[in-house]
Amino acid sequence: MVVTRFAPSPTGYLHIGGLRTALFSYLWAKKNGGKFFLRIEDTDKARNSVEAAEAILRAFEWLGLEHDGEIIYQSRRDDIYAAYIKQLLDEGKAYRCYMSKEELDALRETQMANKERAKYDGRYRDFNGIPPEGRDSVIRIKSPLSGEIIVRDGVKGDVVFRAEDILDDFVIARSDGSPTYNFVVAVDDSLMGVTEVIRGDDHLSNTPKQIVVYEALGFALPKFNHVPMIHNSEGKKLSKRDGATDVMAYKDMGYTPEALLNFLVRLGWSHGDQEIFSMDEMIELFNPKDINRSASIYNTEKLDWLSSHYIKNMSNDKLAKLLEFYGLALTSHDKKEILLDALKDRAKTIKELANLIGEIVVAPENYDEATMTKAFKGEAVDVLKAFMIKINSSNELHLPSDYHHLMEEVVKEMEVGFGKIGQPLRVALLGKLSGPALDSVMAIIGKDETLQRISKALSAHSSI
RNA sequence: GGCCCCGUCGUCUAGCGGUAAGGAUCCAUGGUUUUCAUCCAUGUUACAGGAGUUCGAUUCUCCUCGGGGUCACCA
Repeated sequence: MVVTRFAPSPTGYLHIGGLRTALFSYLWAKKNGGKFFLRIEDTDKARNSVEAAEAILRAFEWLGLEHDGEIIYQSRRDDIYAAYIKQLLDEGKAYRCYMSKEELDALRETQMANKERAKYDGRYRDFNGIPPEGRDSVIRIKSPLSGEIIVRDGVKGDVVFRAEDILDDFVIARSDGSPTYNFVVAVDDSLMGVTEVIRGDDHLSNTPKQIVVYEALGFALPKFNHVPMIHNSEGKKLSKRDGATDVMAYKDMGYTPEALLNFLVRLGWSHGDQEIFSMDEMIELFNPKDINRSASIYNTEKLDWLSSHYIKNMSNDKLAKLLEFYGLALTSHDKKEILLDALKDRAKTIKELANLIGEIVVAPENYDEATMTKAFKGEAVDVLKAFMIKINSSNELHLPSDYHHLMEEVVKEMEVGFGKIGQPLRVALLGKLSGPALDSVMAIIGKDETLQRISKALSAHSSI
């Protein structure tokens, strides 16, 4: 069975990069009928917060990415880690190191001065004397001093590291006894039965250390897939300072989960020329072997396009539901269909859609003089007056087509082009020179409101 | 700096020794539309550079250059 996981540290909100690796992990598990687990890496008591953990969970909920099983919190697993550390100690695969912070710093300084790589010199590796008085100790793991560590990566291929270049006996337990990252990751991934690790390639150089832990503990290695970073426009790793990287900010901006997920799945992954993927298709088609090797630059142009695509093709019922987030109660509104049909092609986001609705429903406060002058040329006033008479004498006005017929009649009778009524009418109804189809607008606001707006515009025009 | 990864249109990408280097987005132009948007059509723009290997390289190898990541008692 394929088991994947997403393992964020709760130091802040869920951001775009994290979400993408989570999505990849989720898709791969689902595709294989496997499990997708969530693990909260909260071993750093100083930097973690429960609020951050909750925010991450809320984001998953919004996006509809469901994890399997119970969420694992590393902070509650101290006993487990302690047992494995003891095991390594007992087996002689790890040891206590009594080096002080100052000694370590001094060592590093001399190494740097000699242009050597800063690394622990192993001075306590085979120590079995009497520990220095009153000195705290950390626990270090015995790493191979020579040879190669090969990371067999599904994305990058085999990556070879020389032990002497990158390894030393790194700390697996701090002086307060708490275990460190590279240790707990290996232990947890193994205990959780994770078969495929999908994570950012900023972890690639950590992987040899984790492999050391796996091997010391006799655990089988999972398959690694290191996904390239998402860069900002400066070409640097996307960070929380880059603005708008909080996943939930996209909800506030009016993007839908399907648009965001579709956008992210195509960042660093592709399936031929296909751009639009439903969740089912993503699950069907995703495979880590198709992940790109190179980093991509984060740019939301395509997100906007996807977002408008999804809005255009969404049912009015669903749109009405999403609009509730912006305080609009349309679900059982009698003009819902006309309204949304008229506007769904025009909005990039749900928020924009909400604004567009507002622009129709709320009558223009006042009329801009320049706009009015531009629209009210020639016989505009007469045409509008004739149109008002038409409306007044019509009783069954409900659909856009009802109003459309009226407009046609007027231009025919007055012997003018359609533009002669369109421009002034649009300004009268909406207060501006562009906007949705007028017949729809009138059907939405109704006969009385239509007449009111036209006469208001007419009197505003006469006082210019 | 050591180690590692990466390098196709501005951006997201297809390509897996022989292609007029394809798609999408963006931008521009034209058409449709009473307007704007949508939609449709058309167009501009790319293999970082240099050596090899080969009959033939965007594709394979090496070097250079460029970019990124990582080097903790953070995760």
